[in-house]
Amino acid sequence: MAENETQADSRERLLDEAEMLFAQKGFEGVSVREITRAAHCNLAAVNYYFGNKENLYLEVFRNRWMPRARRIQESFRQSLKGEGHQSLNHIIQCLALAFLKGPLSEAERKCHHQLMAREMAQPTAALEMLAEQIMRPFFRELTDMIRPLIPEGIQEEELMLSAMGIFAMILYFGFGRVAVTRLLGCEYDDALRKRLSSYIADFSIGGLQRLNGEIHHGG
Amino acid sequence: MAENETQADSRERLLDEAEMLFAQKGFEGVSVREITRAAHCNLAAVNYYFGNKENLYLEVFRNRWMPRARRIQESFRQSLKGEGHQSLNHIIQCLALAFLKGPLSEAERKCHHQLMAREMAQPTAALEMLAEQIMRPFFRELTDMIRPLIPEGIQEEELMLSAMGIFAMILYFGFGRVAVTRLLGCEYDDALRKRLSSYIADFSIGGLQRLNGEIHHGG
DNA sequence: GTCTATAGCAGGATAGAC
DNA sequence: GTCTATCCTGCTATAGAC
Repeated sequence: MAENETQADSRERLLDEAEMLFAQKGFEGVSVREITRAAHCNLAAVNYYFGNKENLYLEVFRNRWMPRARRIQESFRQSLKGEGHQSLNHIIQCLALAFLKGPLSEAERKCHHQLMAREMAQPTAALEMLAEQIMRPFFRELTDMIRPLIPEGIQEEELMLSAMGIFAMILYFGFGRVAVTRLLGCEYDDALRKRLSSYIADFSIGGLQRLNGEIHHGG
Repeated sequence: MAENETQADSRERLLDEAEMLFAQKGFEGVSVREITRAAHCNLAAVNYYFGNKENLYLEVFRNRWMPRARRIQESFRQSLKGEGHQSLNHIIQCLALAFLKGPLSEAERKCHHQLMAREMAQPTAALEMLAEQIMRPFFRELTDMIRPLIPEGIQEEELMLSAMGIFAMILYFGFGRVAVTRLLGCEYDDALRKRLSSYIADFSIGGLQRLNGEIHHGG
């Protein structure tokens, strides 16, 4: 495989650099020139490997974003197993921590969240793909996990909204960090992340309780 | 003033069209040519009135976005006065409704939220201005309003986070509507907005309760 | 698979007539 | 205040040598 090293590397480097640049500046804000320069390969490489710029963008989501999303989900599942019982509190804190801290480096997480934020603000074909292959299955998994922990009377829509509301806070505190730190007036470090996670968990549990009387939760 | 009509109109039309286009496609995604074409004025008009494209973007926030944000806030305050007592439930529902429905047309609100979403994803000098002149004062007003309705023991940071968490849901359900409708599988109409508002209020109140024991709330 | 060269076009900005 | 004409730069995409 050594003789193919440079081939594979160019394609991978393009994906790496493209993802970071798309995250920082958006699709329109980055030029193919800038990407190829950052990836230390020729201008023509994008067209050679991906056909055009748009397709490179999609491949970034397919080959980088989605696998990383799966890693985050997997880290969430693993951290759940840590404790024997699965209380609502435990689930939501694990969820928040997986997304705010998780298995990613600081730079990787920032990149990941920014791409998502951009797609939320201006959906492209990429969001369609994410909704289908990542978001919807994970929401299903999450609501299935929560359902036995709350009273039977709760509406499915309320449950779905709750999951989304929890996510709203996680995403907001995750990628709206500029606004968060500016308003709180403090650094966005691990200590803050921990406080945010436990805050989100507490807040969410209260919300879930309120929706339909008392619930049974451990922790 | 009749003889100045066309002068004033061009500038105003530019701001109107620029805002819509920036909201739809982002700063980089729109050309000055496109804006001037939409505003039915000459290509050179942007440079004449605003110096350059970037400054037009800032003026959109100063002359369109910020006044509208103040109108939303004002409509929130007005709707609060409707009832004699100000319960937490009432406050939060009014807040959510002001942002999800409020005094704006459907198109105006969508435009407003999208610009905000873009600034959150990729902050520019505009966000600095909004944080200082709109967000921070309003958050202060809001926390001052909520503080007397909850126990004294609560931390100021928790209170701030609560206000932000409530906003997170409102903004998420407001401008993440594509994701919302896709996941819920229903239309984003007035009925859904009403359900979302009352859901957000219930959820938030539960969250606030949970943070520090029981609270006194009406409604 | 990599690179140079370039076609072909669209972008922001401005000068200067009216 | 409005408009035309134009400069110059940068873009995507491709053809074709190596």
